[in-house]
Amino acid sequence: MFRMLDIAILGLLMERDHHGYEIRTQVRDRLAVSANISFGSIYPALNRLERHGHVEAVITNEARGNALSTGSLSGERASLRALRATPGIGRRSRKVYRITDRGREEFVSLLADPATLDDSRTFSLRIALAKYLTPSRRVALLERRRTDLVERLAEMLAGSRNEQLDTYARSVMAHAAKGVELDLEWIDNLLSTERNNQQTFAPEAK
Amino acid sequence: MFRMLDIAILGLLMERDHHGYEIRTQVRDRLAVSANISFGSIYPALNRLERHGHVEAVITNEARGNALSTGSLSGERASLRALRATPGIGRRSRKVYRITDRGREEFVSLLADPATLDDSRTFSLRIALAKYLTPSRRVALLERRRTDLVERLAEMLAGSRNEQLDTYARSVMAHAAKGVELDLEWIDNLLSTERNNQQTFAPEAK
DNA sequence: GTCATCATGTAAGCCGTTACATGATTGC
DNA sequence: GCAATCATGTAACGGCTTACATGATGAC
Repeated sequence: MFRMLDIAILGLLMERDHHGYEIRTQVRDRLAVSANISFGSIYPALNRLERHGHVEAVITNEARGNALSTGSLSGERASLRALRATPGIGRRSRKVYRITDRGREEFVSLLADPATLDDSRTFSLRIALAKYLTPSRRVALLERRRTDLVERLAEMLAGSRNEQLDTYARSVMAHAAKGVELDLEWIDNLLSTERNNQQTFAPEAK
Repeated sequence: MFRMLDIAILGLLMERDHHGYEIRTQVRDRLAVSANISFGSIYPALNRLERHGHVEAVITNEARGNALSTGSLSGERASLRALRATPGIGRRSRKVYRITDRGREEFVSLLADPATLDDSRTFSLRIALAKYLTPSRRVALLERRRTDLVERLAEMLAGSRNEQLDTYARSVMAHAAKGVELDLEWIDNLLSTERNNQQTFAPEAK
C-alpha cells in the first residue's frame, strides 16, 4: 500500500490530466526519478487507482478532428471508444486519467505519511512534490530525514576511519559520508527557507 | 543470476570464513551497504551458493571447549552436528562457510561483468571490493560508470533549469546534479590514483 | 509497404522484504 | 527463571522488471 509509484502518479495528476505513456517520461523529467519506470508497472498501477476511485478515465477533445459520436459503432465497442481520446488527425488512441477528490485526499495523506520508510528515493520524490504539503508537514518531513542522516553520517565516518579496511573500501565509506553531508546541507537549506517563509506571515512575532 | 548479495557474500568470504548471522553486519560495516540485509535473504543465498559449489560448510574449532566426536549421537544427527561449530563454552551453534575455488572464479567474473547494470549501489559495492580486480578491469569499471554519470548530470542540470517546475522540484533536480558531480569527482580521483600506480611499475616509460 | 514511435495491456520472474518458527547461550 | 542476544531457517507477499502481445499513426 506504500507504493512510491502511486504517489508519483497522483502527484503528476494533481497538476493536470495524463495518459499512461506520458507518465513515464514525466516521472523522470518532473519528479527527478533517475530510471524510467516500466510500462509493466504504470498501467497496472493506473488500473488499480481507477478501481479504488482515486483516478478516473476521461474523454478528451484535445485532438483537432473531433470524431466523437459518429453513431455507427455499437455497444461495447462504442463505450470503449468513448473512454479514449478521439482518434482524429494527429492523435493516437489513448486513455487519459484525471484525479478524483478521493484521490486528492489519498495523495496528501500518502505524501505526509511518516509510516512509509524514507529511503533517499522516496524522500526526494516527496520533496519534489512538497508544494502540496502544508509548511508544518514539510518541516516535519525534513527534520525526520535529517535525524536519520545524522546517524548514517556517523556510521560512514566510522567506516572511513576503520584501518582494517583496504583503501578501496575506505574510499567508498568516505565518499558515502560526503554524500550524506551534501544531503544534510541541502536539507538545512530547505529548512531555513521554510523558516524564513513562515516569518513572512508572522513578521513581528519576534 | 546477477545478484548483488551473491557478490557481497563471496567478497566477504574471499577474506575469511563467515557464518550467516555475521555476514549481515559485515555487509554493512565492510561493504558500505546502508541498510541491513535481512536474514530471509542471506540464508537462502548461502544455501544456493552451497548447492552451486561456490561455498562449502566447514567445521571450525574456534571455540575453547572442543566437544567433537563424543560418540553417542547417531546418523543424521551426528553429521548435522559435524557441519556446525563445536557448541563448547562461549560459542553458539553456527554454520561456517568457506569459499571454494569455483566460488573464487565466479566471484571475480561477477565483479567485473559489464552485463550487470550499474546502479549506484552495485557500483559502490564493486568498488568496495575492487582490490580483487586487475588494474585494467578497475579502470574499465570506473570509466563505464563515468560515462553514465556524465549523461545523468546533463539531464539533472537541464531539469534544474526547467522553469516550468516549482522551486521544490527544481531544488531536487539541482541537488541530484550536485550528487552526480560529487560522484564524478570521486571517480576521477580514483582514476588518477590508478594511473599513478600503473606508472610505479613503468616509471621511465615517459 | 515497412519502419519508428506512440500507446495499452498481460504474464512470468527476480530479488528482496516481513512475519513466522525454532532453539542455544549468557546475563541478571 | 526469564529476557536479550545469537543463530538458522521457511513461507508469503510486494513491487518492480523483462518479455510478450497487439495495434494505430506518421514518415519515408
